[in-house]
Amino acid sequence: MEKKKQSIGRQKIKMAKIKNQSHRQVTFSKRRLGLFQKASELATLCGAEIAAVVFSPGGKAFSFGHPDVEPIVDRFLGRFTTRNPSAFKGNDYLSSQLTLVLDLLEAERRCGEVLDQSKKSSGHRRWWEARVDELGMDELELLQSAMEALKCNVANHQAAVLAKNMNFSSCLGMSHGENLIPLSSNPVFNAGF
Amino acid sequence: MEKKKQSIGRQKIKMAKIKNQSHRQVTFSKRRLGLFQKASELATLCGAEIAAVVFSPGGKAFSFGHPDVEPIVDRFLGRFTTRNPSAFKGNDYLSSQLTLVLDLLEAERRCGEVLDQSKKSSGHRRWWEARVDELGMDELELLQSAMEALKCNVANHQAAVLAKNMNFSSCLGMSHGENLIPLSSNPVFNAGF
DNA sequence: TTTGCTATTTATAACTT
DNA sequence: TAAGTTATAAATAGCAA
Repeated sequence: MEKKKQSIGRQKIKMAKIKNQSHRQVTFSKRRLGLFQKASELATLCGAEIAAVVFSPGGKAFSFGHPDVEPIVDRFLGRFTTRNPSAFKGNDYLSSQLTLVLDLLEAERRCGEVLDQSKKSSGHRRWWEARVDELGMDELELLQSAMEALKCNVANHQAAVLAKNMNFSSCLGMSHGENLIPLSSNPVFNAGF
Repeated sequence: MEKKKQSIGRQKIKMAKIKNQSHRQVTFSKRRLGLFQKASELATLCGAEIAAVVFSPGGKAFSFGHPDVEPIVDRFLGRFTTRNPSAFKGNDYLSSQLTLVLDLLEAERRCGEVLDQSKKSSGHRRWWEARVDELGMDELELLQSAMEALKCNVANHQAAVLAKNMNFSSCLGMSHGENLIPLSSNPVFNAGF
């Protein structure tokens, strides 16, 4: 004796943008939660640090972070990191230049890990690829922020260099987050190049 | 007639850190890929913008971004945005900093592309990946030369920048202003220069 | 809109190569 | 040690309230 199905169950769907808006909204909510749950499990099971940021098509922001979004993305982007800021003593030119290059190389290293396929195929142009004369004041201020962060980074690296007499071990490894210090609490931020 | 099972199949596991290291490593790899796949599907199905950053317990970084990690997390963190665009017009210092950052980012981008090609297959360590304390005078001078070249580049760009009036529309795709965070909450800006 | 319910698809734990 | 297999666990599409 056959029981009538109460549901047709999950169906396979095409991997393309869902056209029906309400359907898309429901799927967005459910899958967003699912994504964050997966992220949480990965963090728990493997002891990983994970940050995830999602913007809905309408521009609403959602995030997951274990333990927190900001330090993870800062670390990934190479911003606001330092190893021994209080040891800063001077501004030896070569050291600062060296550390600046090290920053570039560090940034390079993290770029190599990016997986996204979509940028390969699209003609998308990143903001920093714009010509300077196309930038507006918003972007200039943006760049200024980046510059300040970079300056901080350089100063911090410089501190490490000087403190260890050109014998520091972890500028490129950056294997653990225990030395990361927020920019706002960094006493050497105002040091010049 | 019963067929002998070839596998016991997937088993339920306790949601806690996996103790066996090799098992944990396998799980990390598989679930990391699964997470990025979920993120990719969410982006495709719903037109969402998603950034995910994962650090393994060993400190290795992985990321997924659609379309790119950096603009998404910057937008989320409220960095690089402002409602007061008039403050720095014609500022020579700002212009020079701007061009320096552009150069840094350009160099970073170029390096990232190079890294992509070769890092998978070889365990070869490039000279700039060496620890600083392993570098000899030759390498240090090389770094110095690279810096000098960079400086020269910056100076050239600067001339072009100063000759222009900054006038443009947003290059950042910041079309959803409701998520922007006021500049005053940005530690970078509060640090001054 | 969010929540709950199946039936089905998808992810993946344990194993194998 | 990474990649493939299989059976079971988990996620979720389509409905319904």
